[in-house]
Amino acid sequence: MNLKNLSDVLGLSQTTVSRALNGYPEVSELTRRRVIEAAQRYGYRPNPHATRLATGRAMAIGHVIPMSSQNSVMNPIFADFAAGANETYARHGYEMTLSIVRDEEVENKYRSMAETGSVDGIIASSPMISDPRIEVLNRIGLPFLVHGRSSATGYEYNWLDINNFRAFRVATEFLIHSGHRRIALLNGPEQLDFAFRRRRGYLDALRRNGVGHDPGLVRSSEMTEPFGHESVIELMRLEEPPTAFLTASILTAIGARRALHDLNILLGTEVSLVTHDDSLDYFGNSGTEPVFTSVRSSIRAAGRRSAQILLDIILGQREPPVTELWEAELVIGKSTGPGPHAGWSAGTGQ
Amino acid sequence: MNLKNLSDVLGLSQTTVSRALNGYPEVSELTRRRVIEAAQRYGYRPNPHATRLATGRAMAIGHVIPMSSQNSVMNPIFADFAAGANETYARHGYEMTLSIVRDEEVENKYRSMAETGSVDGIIASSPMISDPRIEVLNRIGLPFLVHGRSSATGYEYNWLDINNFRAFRVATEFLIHSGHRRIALLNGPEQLDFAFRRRRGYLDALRRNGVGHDPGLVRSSEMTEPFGHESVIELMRLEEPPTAFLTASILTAIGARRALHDLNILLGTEVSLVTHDDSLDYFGNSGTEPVFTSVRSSIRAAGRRSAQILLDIILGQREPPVTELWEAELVIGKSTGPGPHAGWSAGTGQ
DNA sequence: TTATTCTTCCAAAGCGCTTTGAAACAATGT
DNA sequence: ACATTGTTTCAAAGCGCTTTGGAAGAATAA
Repeated sequence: MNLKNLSDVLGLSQTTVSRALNGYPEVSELTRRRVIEAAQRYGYRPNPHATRLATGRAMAIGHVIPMSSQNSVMNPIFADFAAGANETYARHGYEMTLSIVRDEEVENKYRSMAETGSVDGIIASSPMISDPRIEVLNRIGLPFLVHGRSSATGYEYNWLDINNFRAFRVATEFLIHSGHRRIALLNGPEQLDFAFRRRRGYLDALRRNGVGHDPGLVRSSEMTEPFGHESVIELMRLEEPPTAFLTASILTAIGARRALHDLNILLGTEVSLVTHDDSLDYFGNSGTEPVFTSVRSSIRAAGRRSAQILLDIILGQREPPVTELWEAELVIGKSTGPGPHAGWSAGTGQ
Repeated sequence: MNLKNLSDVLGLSQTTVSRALNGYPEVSELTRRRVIEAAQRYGYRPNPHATRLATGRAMAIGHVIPMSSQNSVMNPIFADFAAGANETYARHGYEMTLSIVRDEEVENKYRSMAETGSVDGIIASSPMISDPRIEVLNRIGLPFLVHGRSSATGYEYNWLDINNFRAFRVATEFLIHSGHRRIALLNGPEQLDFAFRRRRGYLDALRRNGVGHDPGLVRSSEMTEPFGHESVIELMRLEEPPTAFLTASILTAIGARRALHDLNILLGTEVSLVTHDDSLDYFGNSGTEPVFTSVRSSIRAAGRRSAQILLDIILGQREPPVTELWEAELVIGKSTGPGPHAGWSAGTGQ
């Protein structure tokens, strides 16, 4: 059943039927009702390809996620982000096309999306400190939003990010105030902007509190479970091992926990750990007293909101650049406790 | 630059240009080369919406993943599966549209995808033992492939699945042969077909080996980390606690490990654990001696292959029904060791 | 030479929708 | 009565591609 059939059945022109269905005012309420009712009865569904061709709107948003050769550790993150975004799209009748593209081909993908008009907007994820993609997107002219920021980029663009600097400063200060001085940072890949900001937050906290910085305590890598494990094993072998760890992902935290277990070191007592937590529900780091003390921000909520902002821009309801900075929440769990210097700045006595 | 422009520039008809570009034989090699060269120089890209309207082909495959109210624990799994599928699609010029839909709306989504022709095929995931979706898909007439199977469905359909029955029988027998008799199963939700099969594999192994079945040792739930934790805590409180665990997911295994740690029980020595492993690389359960003993099968490879099969069917290169059953691989890691009855069936002495 | 078959190309119809510009009609004012 | 305005509907022209049914030209056969 297509428009022509339907209008024939109704004895109306395609124009009128189309307008009635799309809520245009120049159609009497009576005929509109007739049309809608008939459309329902005959199960009429407009052919989206025809609509797209006629309107030039794709009714789709492209998520292109770069897959580095180092492999897709970020998948679970992207997945939850996408799940959130999808909720928004569904509510607005948009579709989501997901492309997982090798780093070198991302730019091409953007180009072809723009030139063929296969999407109305693009969401880019986890930018690097200096990320050429943003310039490309800017030149292309498609509306886009970046999940995260790119520090070294001069352009203005739409982004939604969490305050990674603050989050890691807060986390670090929490550890310092708990009496820790040797704090290790197991960071994500530091060409990625968020990891870079996290390190700066960490360093800032050390400096502000007069805690010396030992570069040997900072490591950076894909945020896998094994990375957490190896790092802790190695760092605990130091002459002066850390008494606390900051990890960039719950996966890394889990690996760290495994290592501490292997070494027979009690987490939350002998050693403390604060992790960033994307609030992935299957890790279940919630409840009244979560397992890991964390700085937490829901990646799924970020997806929902990012999609909404982008749609608003596409529909002309907001003027770019739109930017939104979220604060992560410090949540005290069971993985932290007083450090060797407890009592100095806080008042726990000893 | 569209077809008309391009053909004007070349002094050829749209017909000829279109044919030259699409590899039809009724065009001389000389003109074909001219056309291709010009297309490249002017950066011509066909408008996909127009192509779709004209051909009726959507050049897209729909992945619709049901989101139960119980929340999307499966996300990381789907994500890796999708990543694999995407590799295949990209190679064939197809797009992937991802819809995350509430359970009740899945059927509608299928319907609308078929009626509007927005995709050429559908991939359905993690079916239940008796899953109405399969009948719906069958009636709809779109090519589809199920990742997993639905035991109680009479229809023939295309599927790719791993041999869950065998995998869990093998895993269970491995534990039995290692001297375990009290083996707990922390299964996924048992309305899901794969979970149901796993339980049967487990029961079959017990029966075959004359090991009594204690229903109190079997639990079933979303495969989260906390589920593993709680279950182990509770089960270890039994008068006669299990000496081994089978878990349906590495997440659950991680939770189990945490619980054992809390209880001060040594994993791999005092208690053994075998888990199913989807081979998600960020969990890093690989290497020479993986952390967890597991029955392993790459979910990403499954995604790649599933997409390939579906495309083959769509392109008429294979006749449905196509089915493919993969065997999972038993990989010995550090989470298992001899049980209290070691020496009975194997020959470890004592 | 004329008839016949390939080879190479084309004009035009069609895919199913939206949208422009205009017509038909009713309602209002003078 | 006629002009004017407002309301409701329509025919037809796109959107950019594919594909059908020829036609023109070249090559071969009689």
